[in-house]
Amino acid sequence: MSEEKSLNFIEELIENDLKSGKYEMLVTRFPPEPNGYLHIGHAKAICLNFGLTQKYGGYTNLRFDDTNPVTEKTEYVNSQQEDIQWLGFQWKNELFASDYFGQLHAYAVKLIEKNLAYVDDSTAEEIAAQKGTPTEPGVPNQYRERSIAENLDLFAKMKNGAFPDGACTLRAKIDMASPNMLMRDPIIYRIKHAHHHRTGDTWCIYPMYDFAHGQSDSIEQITHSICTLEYVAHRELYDWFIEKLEIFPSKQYEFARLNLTYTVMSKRKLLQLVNEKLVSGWDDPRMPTISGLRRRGYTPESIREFCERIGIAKRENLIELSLLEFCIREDLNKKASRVMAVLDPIKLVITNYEGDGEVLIGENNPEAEDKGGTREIPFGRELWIEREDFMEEPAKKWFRLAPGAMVRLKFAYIVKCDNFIKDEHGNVTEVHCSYFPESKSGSDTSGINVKGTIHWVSTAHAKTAEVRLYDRLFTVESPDAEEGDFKDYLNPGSMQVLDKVYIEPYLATASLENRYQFIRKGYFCVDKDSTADKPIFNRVVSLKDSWKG
RNA sequence: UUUCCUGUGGUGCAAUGGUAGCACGUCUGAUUUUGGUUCAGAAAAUCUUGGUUCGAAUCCAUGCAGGAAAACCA
Repeated sequence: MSEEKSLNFIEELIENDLKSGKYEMLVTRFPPEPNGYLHIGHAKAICLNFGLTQKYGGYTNLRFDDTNPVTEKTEYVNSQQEDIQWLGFQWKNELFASDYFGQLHAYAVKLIEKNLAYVDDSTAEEIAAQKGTPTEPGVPNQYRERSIAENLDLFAKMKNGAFPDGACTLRAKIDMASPNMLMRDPIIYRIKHAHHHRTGDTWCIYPMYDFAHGQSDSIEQITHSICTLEYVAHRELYDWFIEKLEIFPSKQYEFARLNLTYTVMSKRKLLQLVNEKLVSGWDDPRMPTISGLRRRGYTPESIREFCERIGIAKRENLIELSLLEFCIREDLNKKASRVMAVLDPIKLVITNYEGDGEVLIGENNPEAEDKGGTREIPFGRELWIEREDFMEEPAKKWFRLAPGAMVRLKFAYIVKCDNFIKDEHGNVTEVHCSYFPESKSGSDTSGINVKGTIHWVSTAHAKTAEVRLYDRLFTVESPDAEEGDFKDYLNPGSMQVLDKVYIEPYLATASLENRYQFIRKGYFCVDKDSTADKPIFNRVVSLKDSWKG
């Protein structure tokens, strides 16, 4: 409790604001645009906004920033809600910027009446040309001096559908020479004869982000409007509208967005991967989307822990994927049952084994407090073992099977390799061993010590499954920073499908949401593509492997 | 060559004028019926140059580096 964890800069601001009595309660919001699926970068913002109000008291609204009807869909609204709740957060009010279209329109009229906005008939190209550049001031045009009455009339006509798309815009009258280009008379309303996912055809003019976001915050009395660094330059405008409109002074604060190695984070690029079928969909287990991570087998706890560990600051950052992997391993190590599956099988025959119907007992998770219970594992004379657990000519420090070498079969007996068989291609197909009856797991009186333990599945009892192994989506740490098209750097080996994997019978009961550790192979979960006769497992993440062969 | 933001181990985050710390990663070693887990340890950083100060990662100045800013996108 008293463990003083250092505060990030936003927490410091908040503590000061609360202490000084500036606000009595914290109100934040998470404001996605419903034009794509949420990703791990959004998770950072979600954890921040909801986490802050959980910590300091107050609440967080979910507000969809739906001011551009042409890109927004209800499908995205639904997926975004599901993802936020799956992460473990609940919003106080569910709101839409489109709820405020009437109010926003009134604000625009108010600005016109204060001679702080005007209707501009220029084309997009003309406006861009007049805007200047970062190093040269912009120049005003003739429309800037229209009368208030004329502007009111024109704006009403815009609203009433008298003009086609692009005919004119409403602009704030600020300063065409401002060093901040966003202050050079920004467009605040544009004409779009488009169907809106919520307001339908009620409107044909829609407010721009800058004329909707801050005012929406203000209407909701958001105290701390937290966004990413690309909005720093917008803050001046944000404050200007609130001041001129004389409304509740919400304040904007910016933090650095998350970048993760070996992936891309922009919605545009993720959409491209989906549209061009380079991945199976928004929830492809290789995607950094929340739905992708969920399908991959990540837990909400592990993602929240990750967001906690990466911290909040204002510098550009590139987080190593290994940290995300650490977080899910840490979580699953405590939760996942240890089971056996053989991914790349060869046969092991115990030549001196005469047993019949022997059943062994496996402890499900020695790392869990209650050990996770136990289960029965059928044993037999013939087993499937991993191809890579046998070496014809063992490397130095090799702990596993090799001619003459001994190894423990997990939960079972110690065996010694006596012989092996190869096919015509020189591939090992069978390993022949003898076992030591007195070496049975749990009641070993053999006195034999072995360094290696390997997993196995009885050939007579094995079920088959498909296993999908995933690797990083891109071959380079920062696809965005590379020359050329980011898609040139897709990892062709990012998914490997193993269609005949042998699993122990216990796993036949696995259901969606279940996560397992396949002993020595990694953590796996059941994929939604599974059918009654063919379970499909996704590899969430491999185990750490310190073997350097 | 304008304005704004940012510079701390490989990576991320701390230290708020007083011993540069934590985590991931890397490397040792111990333990281990998972080459997992756990445990012990190691290497590794304040962008430059000045200044203020008894004392600077922190304050000031300069330079340098990176990022952002010119969608009727958000």
